[in-house]
Amino acid sequence: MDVYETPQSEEEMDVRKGPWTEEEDFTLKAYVNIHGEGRWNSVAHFSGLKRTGKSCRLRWLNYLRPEVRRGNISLQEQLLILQLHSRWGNRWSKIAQQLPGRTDNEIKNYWRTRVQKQAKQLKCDVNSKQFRDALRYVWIPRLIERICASSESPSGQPSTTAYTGCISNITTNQITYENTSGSVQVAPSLLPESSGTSSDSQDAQVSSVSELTDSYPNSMQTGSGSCSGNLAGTWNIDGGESMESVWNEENIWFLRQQLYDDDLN
DNA sequence: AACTTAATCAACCGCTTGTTA
DNA sequence: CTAACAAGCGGTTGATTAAGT
Repeated sequence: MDVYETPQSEEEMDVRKGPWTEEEDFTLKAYVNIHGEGRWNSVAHFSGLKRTGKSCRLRWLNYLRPEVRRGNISLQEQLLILQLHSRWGNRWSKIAQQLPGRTDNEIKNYWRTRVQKQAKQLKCDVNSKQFRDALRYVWIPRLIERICASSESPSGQPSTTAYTGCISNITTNQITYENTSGSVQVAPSLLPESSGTSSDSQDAQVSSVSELTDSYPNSMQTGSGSCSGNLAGTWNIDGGESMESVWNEENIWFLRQQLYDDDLN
C-alpha cells in the first residue's frame, strides 16, 4: 500500500482517513449549508476538516445530503436498477439519477451484494449472456409480478394466488416463461443486445431451471418435466418492504413496454 | 456463550473526464 | 493547444453487524 509513502507536504501528513465522526459530519454539514456544494478541496481546506476534498465530497453525497434516502431498497427500486443496468451497464451514477435519494454507491453495493451473489450461486458470470437473459426473463418479470401482487393486496403483502407465473424451462437457446396469460418463449441468443458482448464464461453450463426456491410460495416454483438439468443455486429475490403508492399499474406497464422496446432495438 | 462465516456498506483508491488559465 | 488541477466515476477494500454452528 502507498499509505506509507513520503508525504508531499505537512498538510498531507495529518490527513484523516476512515469513518467520519459526528463532529466532522457536523462541521461539513455546517460548511456546506453556508457555502454550498462544490469546490471540495476548498471545503476541506477552509472548514478545518483534516480530510481530502474527495473524502468530503463522498461523505456529503453518500451520507449527509438531506435528500439521501437510506434503508431497504424497494421492489420498485430493484426493478428499476435491474432494468437500467441491463440498458446502461455499470453506469452507477447514471442509474442513481433515476432513483431519487439513492446514491451510486448504494446501488453499486446492491448490485454487488445481491445480484452478483445470484450469479455466483448460479455458477455463471454476471456478464454472461445466460445470466443477463435470466435477469431479464426471470428476475425482472417476477419482480413485476410481485409488485403487481403487492399493489393488488390491500395489506401490501404479496398474495399467494398472484404467483402463477413460472419459468418452465431455460436452455441455452430458449427461456420459457409461463403465467396466467400464457407462455412466452424467447431465444435470448438471437437478441441483439445479448449477442454483442460475450464474456469468457458465456459457455457456463446453465441449461435449465428446475427450481426457483426463494421467498415465493411453492406454487411459484417452476414446472417440471421439460428440464434437463439443474442450476446449481437458487433465485432469491429478496426485497425491500416499503410499497410506494406512486408505483401503480401504469408504471408497471410502462416498464414492461420498455422491456419490449429493448428487445426490438 | 463463544466462535466462525457471511452479508452489508462506508470509505478509499486510481483512473477518466471536464474545466480553466 | 496544452498542462495542471478539480471533480466525478467505478472498482475494491476493510470494518462492522448479523446469522449460523
